[in-house]
Amino acid sequence: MATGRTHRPATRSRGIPEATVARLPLYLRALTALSERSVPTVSSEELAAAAGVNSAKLRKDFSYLGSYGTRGVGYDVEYLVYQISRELGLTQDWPVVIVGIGNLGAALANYGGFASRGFRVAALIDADPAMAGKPVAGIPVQHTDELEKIIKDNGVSIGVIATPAGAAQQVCDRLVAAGVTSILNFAPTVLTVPDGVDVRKVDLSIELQILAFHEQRKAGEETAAGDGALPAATRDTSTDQGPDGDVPAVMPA
Amino acid sequence: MATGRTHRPATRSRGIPEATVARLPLYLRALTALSERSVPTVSSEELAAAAGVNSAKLRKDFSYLGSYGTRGVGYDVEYLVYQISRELGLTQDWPVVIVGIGNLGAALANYGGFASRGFRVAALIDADPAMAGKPVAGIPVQHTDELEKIIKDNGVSIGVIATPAGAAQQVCDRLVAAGVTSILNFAPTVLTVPDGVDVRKVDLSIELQILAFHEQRKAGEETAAGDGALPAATRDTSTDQGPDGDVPAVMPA
DNA sequence: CCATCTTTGTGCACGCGTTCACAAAGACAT
DNA sequence: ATGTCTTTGTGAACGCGTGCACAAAGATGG
Repeated sequence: MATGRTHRPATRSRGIPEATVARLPLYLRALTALSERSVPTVSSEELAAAAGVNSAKLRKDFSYLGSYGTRGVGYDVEYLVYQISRELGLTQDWPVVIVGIGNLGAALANYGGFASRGFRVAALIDADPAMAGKPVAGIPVQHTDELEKIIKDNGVSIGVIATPAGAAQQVCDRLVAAGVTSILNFAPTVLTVPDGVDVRKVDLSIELQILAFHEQRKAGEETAAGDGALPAATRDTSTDQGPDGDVPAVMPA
Repeated sequence: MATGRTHRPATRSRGIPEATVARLPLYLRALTALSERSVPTVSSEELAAAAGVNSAKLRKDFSYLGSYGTRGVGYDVEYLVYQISRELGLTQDWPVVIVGIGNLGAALANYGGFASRGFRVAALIDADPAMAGKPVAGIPVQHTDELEKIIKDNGVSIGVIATPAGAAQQVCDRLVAAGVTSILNFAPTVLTVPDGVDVRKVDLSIELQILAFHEQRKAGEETAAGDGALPAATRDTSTDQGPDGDVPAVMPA
């Protein structure tokens, strides 16, 4: 996972595989684009290309939803859009709160993709009293003290954490205690939550490090012939020149 | 990734499994925290807990790097920090460009996690001439026209795309043509790149939709007492009481 | 009504990742 | 030195996800 993964091992549900669920939004996006161009039907081959996946995989994914295609023709675009939306729960309205209105939180609040599908920013919450009342993306920021009340009054079940790492767990605990059962975490920390609560994390730094790994591998391949030779005999440990004094823990904000 | 995936199937390299690579940054973060507290050694059990994974998984992950532990004792924190950093390529400096300095781009530019490990923001690039010269996070924004020159002059191999979806592919093409071989994409689009270029995507909207799916499933479970009973016989599909208005236009067959 | 052609839906095999469980390795005390 | 105790490193089994390849379904044309 670009994305990280914090799932319970496996749900007993006779439902859709997790890997498939993760791709449905991709299909939905491609289908929506087709719908806007008034394309009536699409083949698995075409749609797969648009979504950047394998056509066999796409067909198998759709087979978990039911037999919604017509052999010799393809899939009805409008119908599929509806079916996938329904499966993902996007036919209902999901009020969402964003906690931590720093640079990132503001960017999220302004993000158009939120409102476009089922998601509605119910409130923006920040711990800084100076922020209170200040409008961001047209929504006034509220103080953390109001958190529990906001969650309950609006029936919020999805929370987005964009606070510094140090505050994340505490915010998380309060969100969960107030009734939130799904959390999208942007803070670079491992969140601990009770069973029944889903956490997904988005971690900039991790994604970059993964890219760096591959980048290094590419560079190593073309230049050096053999570097895999020297293991780690010399324990030159702490003497490394790494970015020593780097205090992590601080997020945008 | 959060996680998107656009990898080539498998690298022939005798190297580390992709799943393991994705966890190394997690271990590194936990280890860095321990290092700052001057903890000398740590057991697989403790470290696994801190990183939010299974201890067996962690040991297997480390076994791909070599035998860096001491039985009966655990792992030397400083030593592991160095080994993982080296494996991830973080002992060298990675110049990075961010393209698209809107809300999100600015948030990324201000993100502390960038500089803290090996990554250095070499330039901020935006298509809006009005932005040119304006400093963001202490770095003056440069115009898109300069893109190729910036990439080459700084030897940039990692690019971050934070533009609107419509511009992403075009920017991507230019980055790749100029020599970038790793891309972190925040735009909600599928990017097409030549072989040898790595793309990771971070997609807000997708993460939320996945959460919504699970959220819906939870809600469905608690209301309908016995759902485990009825398999899929009565696929209450289109006939359900969903948001009435948007009934699919066409029912296939 | 029959033949042909397109495209879906899926059985099957394969490979990767996860987890269990345990032998081997080393620390430490006696 | 010997025994005990802790913790690693890994062999093996299992389950999930992926991709191939093809039969079945339906459209289309004669």
